[in-house]
Amino acid sequence: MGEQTGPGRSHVTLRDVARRAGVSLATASRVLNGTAQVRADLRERVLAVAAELAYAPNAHAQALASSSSKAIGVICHDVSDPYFAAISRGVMRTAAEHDLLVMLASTFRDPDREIEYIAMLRAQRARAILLIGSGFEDRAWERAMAAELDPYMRAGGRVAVVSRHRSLRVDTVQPQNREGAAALARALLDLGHRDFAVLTGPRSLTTVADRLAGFTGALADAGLRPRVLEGGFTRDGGYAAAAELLRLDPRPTCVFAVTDVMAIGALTAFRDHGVDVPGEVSLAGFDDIPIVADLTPPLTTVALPLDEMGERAMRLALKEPRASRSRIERMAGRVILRASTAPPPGVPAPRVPAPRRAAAPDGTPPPAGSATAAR
Amino acid sequence: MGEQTGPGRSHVTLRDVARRAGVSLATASRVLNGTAQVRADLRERVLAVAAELAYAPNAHAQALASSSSKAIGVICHDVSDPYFAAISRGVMRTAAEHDLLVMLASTFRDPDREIEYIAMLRAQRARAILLIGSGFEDRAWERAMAAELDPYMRAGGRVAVVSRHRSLRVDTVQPQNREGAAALARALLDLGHRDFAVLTGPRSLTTVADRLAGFTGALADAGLRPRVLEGGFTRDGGYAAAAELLRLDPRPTCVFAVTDVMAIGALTAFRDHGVDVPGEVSLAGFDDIPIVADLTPPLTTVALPLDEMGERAMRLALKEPRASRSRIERMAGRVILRASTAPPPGVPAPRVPAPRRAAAPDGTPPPAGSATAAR
DNA sequence: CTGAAAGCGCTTACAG
DNA sequence: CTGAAAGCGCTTACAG
Repeated sequence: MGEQTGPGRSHVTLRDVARRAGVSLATASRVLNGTAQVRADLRERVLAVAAELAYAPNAHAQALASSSSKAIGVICHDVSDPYFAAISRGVMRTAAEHDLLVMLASTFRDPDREIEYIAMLRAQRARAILLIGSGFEDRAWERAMAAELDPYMRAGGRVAVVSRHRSLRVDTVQPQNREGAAALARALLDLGHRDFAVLTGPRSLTTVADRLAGFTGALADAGLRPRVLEGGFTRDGGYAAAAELLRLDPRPTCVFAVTDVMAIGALTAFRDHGVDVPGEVSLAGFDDIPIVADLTPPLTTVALPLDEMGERAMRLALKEPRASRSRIERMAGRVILRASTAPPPGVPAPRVPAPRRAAAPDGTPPPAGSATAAR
Repeated sequence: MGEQTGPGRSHVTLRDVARRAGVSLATASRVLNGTAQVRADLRERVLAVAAELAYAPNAHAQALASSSSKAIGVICHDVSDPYFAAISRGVMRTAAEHDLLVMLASTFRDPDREIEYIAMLRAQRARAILLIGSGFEDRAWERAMAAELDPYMRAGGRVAVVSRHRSLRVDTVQPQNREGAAALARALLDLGHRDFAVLTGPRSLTTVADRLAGFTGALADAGLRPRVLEGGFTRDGGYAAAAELLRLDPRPTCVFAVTDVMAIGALTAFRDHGVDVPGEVSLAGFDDIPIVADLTPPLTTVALPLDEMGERAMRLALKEPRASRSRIERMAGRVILRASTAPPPGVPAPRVPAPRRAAAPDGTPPPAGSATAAR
């Protein structure tokens, strides 16, 4: 502004405001930031001029001068994945409460891009970086991650992760995947199933590995072993794996897809192939993303408090770091039996089972009267 | 760094790198940015030192010195809304192609928060701001928006909107809501329906108003008038409106929910009340968010190229602005008939209708052999 | 090709 | 309470 510059490009600066208000830069700054007491008349004048000129402070200059930033970074695999979308809701809300701006990036599961984004966020001096979603079991990648994250943290940057590889020594919100999957397996055993299949994603994803291990572990306790079909970690992956499963002989009576998103694909595959759920095959997922209650049949799943997980991760990242070691918040899953699971063909509905251990993996009792089983 | 500072907080600066490499600041800068030719040995040295020190440039300093930024801002109502999620996918992909960082904010439909975010993005000197989702018909709000947006654009900031109020004179990606809804109405009339209801959100949202107008307009051409039920612009709003609708006597044979998200709620309401879709009532939505093909029954809807809309908005914002006036890209909707709609009870399935105008509103022919009707 | 220096737009001790 | 000045960490003409 100042000298009425040419076409666009020009910004009103603090200096413009100060000059026009007849005060020093320092005073103008103090008024606009409420940093210190300023005589009322000067205050008014500065405020009026700032409004008149539609002054917008330059956040870069502020960040540089004060070495602080209002931005936090969030890295996920895909914004449009409903699992992430639900978590991000909690993140966004909490960020807003703290007057923070969120920089959000989708990696589309490209490890290089992930590292690139971290570098960008580091350059932006983001106050915190949140990594959401399962990491890889990959040495080279771990090293590269550490090479970005370590200097960032050393310089005061905060990092928190949701459902991530444990190799990262950072504050973590960790769903109890093993326990949740095991509880689900037991609930399905209680329904009378004995022949299981699991639809998994790549086992190099820790989430996949943990859920698979929990499920098969609980089955092993009953002397059973599921057939395992691996597919892409997406809706289409679930569809494809389910279609393949239909060629098995004999068909399993119960299918566990390691995520709801995969289960959605599986459900549609079954429908497209005329397979009745749960009449011919029972189907269960994991996560309880909002949409699954609207499917027909509604999906049995292990509910995770997704919104809250996002909120907690954000809060962890905003809290003072613990000097010595990283914090970890474990989030229990809760088995929710819906209409997509039923006793296997030919088996009568179970009598109301004697309550054995009516508690979630973390010991929390299930809400009374809800359609949930938690053991 | 430099003098081995205390615990954290310290960043490696360009000066550290230059010093250690025995070159000037300018040379170090040139090497790291590839701005100019630098003697090979110096180049190597700078690069090696930068890597060794894990140097990360300060993006704020860069932005300040070069007055440019790699960040763009995106404002939506709710990241976790699948409609927005689908659009944002295109945005994120395109941003990544251009090596841009996306700052994403959810307003949760709070006008004040929207304006606040724009101010923040303006302060960040975001290269562009994208507004995604229907705006309000509200004078005061329009003025406040303009007060932020105008100075931003005058200073060279770019703005593009998706499906927004026309009062904003900015580049726009605009779905043809009217035409799409009208085409849908005609397709449903062709099925034999004569008694319609519309489930709408608040009519102050332009998207709602346009779709409602298009639908009722086409019905009026057939001498019909739908009953209109207003609810929240959400899944739960759709559920509630549908539940209310069930009390109507006689019940309509066909229901149009102005968005898929509302239609999802309606579908579940019908299921919960034991109403067969499409046996007793046909149901259609608008948008074709990915999940609706996985519902049972799959939802008839008007498909919008959501991903592409996000991409186009991003591209518009990145292109040189047109001197005189704003650009507008109209996106045609395509009617997709799925199993959630059928002839009304008692009416036989229509003979294969003579093709009348087998074209989408924009004149594009529907893909051959697809299960779509487009007129 | 390389370097010294000015400048980007703020904040914040430091004096008054 | 107010102002002059240094400094945040870069980029980029301008000389050499």
